[in-house]
Amino acid sequence: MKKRHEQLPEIFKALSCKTRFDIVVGLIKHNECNVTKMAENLQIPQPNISQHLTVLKNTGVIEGFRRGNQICYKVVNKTVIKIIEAIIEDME
Amino acid sequence: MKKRHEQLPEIFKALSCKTRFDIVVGLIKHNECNVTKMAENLQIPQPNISQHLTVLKNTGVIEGFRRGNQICYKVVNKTVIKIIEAIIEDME
DNA sequence: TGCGAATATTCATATATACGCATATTCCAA
DNA sequence: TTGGAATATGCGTATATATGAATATTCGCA
Repeated sequence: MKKRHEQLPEIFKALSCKTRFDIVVGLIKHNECNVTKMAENLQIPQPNISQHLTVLKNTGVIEGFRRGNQICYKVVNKTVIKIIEAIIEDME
Repeated sequence: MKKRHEQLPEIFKALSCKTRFDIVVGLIKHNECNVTKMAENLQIPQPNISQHLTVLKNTGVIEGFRRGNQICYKVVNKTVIKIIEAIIEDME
């Protein structure tokens, strides 16, 4: 199995795109969110959001679960949470 | 001027390449290092290291200063230090 | 001053990926 | 069971970038 620190560049790559970064920060701030709401909040086409969610899911950053009509995503990667929370205080 | 959190994806991109990640972690662990030694330690061609150092320098992650015969680099970006130190404890 | 070590630059190439757009799929509710 | 909302997928394109190789530049020191 892969050592955790070997996965780090992968995590950073996942966060290196502004759109994905915004998605992740939003998810951490609001705990969870569905796709349509993200697309509205970030003013980005839904298919585009969906593709980024796939990337984040494949990297193990987020996980999705169905909530009635929609699918909610949530950040599950401890390292990512640690990183974002370490720097989030610098962001107004 | 650019708000700090707008620079974050840029920083993540700088760290998203394994070679650069290793360079930065090494610099933080050893405080500073010259180019040839980095190339030897990481077993990577010197020109390649040099290019990555340029990227890190342009992103504001590191700074270099001459020390006699050689040029020493050092991580200067507070956010990067914060991030790496937040996760470095997970790395044996 | 000129040699040699240390570092940087240039160039070509292969690869990845962000985005827009069109469309397909899934599934709840009536 | 069917219509529609929510989400996902496929495709084309423009762009970025990691790497290797060759070479250029810089600068300390004999």
